[in-house]
Amino acid sequence: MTKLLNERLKKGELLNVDCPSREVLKRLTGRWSLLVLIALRDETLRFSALRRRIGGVSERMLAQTLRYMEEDGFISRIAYDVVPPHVEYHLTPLGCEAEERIALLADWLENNFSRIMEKRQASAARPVVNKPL
Amino acid sequence: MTKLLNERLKKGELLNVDCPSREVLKRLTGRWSLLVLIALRDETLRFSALRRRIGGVSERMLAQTLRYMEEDGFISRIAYDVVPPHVEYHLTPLGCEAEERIALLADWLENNFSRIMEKRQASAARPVVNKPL
DNA sequence: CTGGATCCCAGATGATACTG
DNA sequence: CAGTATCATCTGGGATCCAG
Repeated sequence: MTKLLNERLKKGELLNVDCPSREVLKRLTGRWSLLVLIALRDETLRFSALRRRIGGVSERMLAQTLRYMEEDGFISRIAYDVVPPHVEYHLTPLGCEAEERIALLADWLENNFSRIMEKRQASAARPVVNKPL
Repeated sequence: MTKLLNERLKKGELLNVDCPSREVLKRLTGRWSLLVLIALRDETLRFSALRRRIGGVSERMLAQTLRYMEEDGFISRIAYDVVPPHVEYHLTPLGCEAEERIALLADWLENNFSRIMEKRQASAARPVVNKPL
């Protein structure tokens, strides 16, 4: 009963303008955050390795993304005090849980990519829906 | 065997710079696309109803998002030829499948929101990690 | 009512150079 | 190596006006 009620309430929260979850969602589904989660799936990586792994990300963006994700508790950062610097990143339990959900979406997307592209090309074929009397 | 191999291959695709799925993912996880999917979960809505449902979205963004999502085959648009105009939107089977994955992520997020916020505030408390000799 | 067209700004992102 | 700082750019997104 209470659970059902909660689900009803929760369902609408994200649709609410001032739902605080929106901001977190934004960080979670940001262009690079998604890829960081996937890249770190059961793996610990250093900054540069992570950067090589995630094609196209700049140093700046990766650093910023990692900072945000650490702030939110999705990843853990370990800096060894040596020279040259050695820093490792890995998913926290929270990050793992998030990654599972992200992975479901990502896997589905890659498996159904062709369906989407077919649809899109079909749409492109008939750019305007002119209704000639 | 082949399946395992495929999973290996697929796992890396999104991490590849020129993976075409990235663009679709971008549309799928865009600020408003997510909310449109959730709002249309087992429901058919008109433009203005949808707009009221999704707090904070502008006409422009909603229209644009809906166009993209129809292009990709996630939603279906039915325009009745009457005046004033009457247009309805609902999820396609493809859209439903996507929505399921999105919903999993969204529900998890709302359920674990407090965990994240605690972490974030803890991080804010110690802005810089100065290591005093 | 359902958008399209335009203008404009803030924030996201990239490129490059620099530092401990 | 692992970033930060700076500057330039590009894009998302809001506001507004207009039309079928």
